[in-house]
Amino acid sequence: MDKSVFEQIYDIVARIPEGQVTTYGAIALSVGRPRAPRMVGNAMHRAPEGLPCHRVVNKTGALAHEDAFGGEFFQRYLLENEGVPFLENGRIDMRACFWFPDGA
DNA sequence: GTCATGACGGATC
DNA sequence: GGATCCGCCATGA
Repeated sequence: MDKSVFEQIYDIVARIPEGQVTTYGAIALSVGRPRAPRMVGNAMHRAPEGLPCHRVVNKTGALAHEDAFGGEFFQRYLLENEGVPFLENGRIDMRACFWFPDGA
């Protein structure tokens, strides 16, 4: 609609249930731009406070850069606290907690 | 309207 | 699984 892709991205990210995570590509797909996962990342960087951007990860199951949430450890702590299973290698168990944004 | 940029994804090695 | 290269698209200046 008139809302920019960024607005739609914020809306979807805000709907991510606790204990689950989604990928930039999935969000991009939900906003109608399956080829624009970069926009999602960009939107996260510009994201206002209150947005659970820590629940958004890349498809590899790895978290965003260390300095994005006050530390890689901090983001992992938040996710684990919500019930997101982590693997021994420090990555998220995508097959178990992946959530597909059906909002759009 | 054009240029440069970006919290990525996929393919390939 | 990890690292590297290329490509995609919207936003901001």
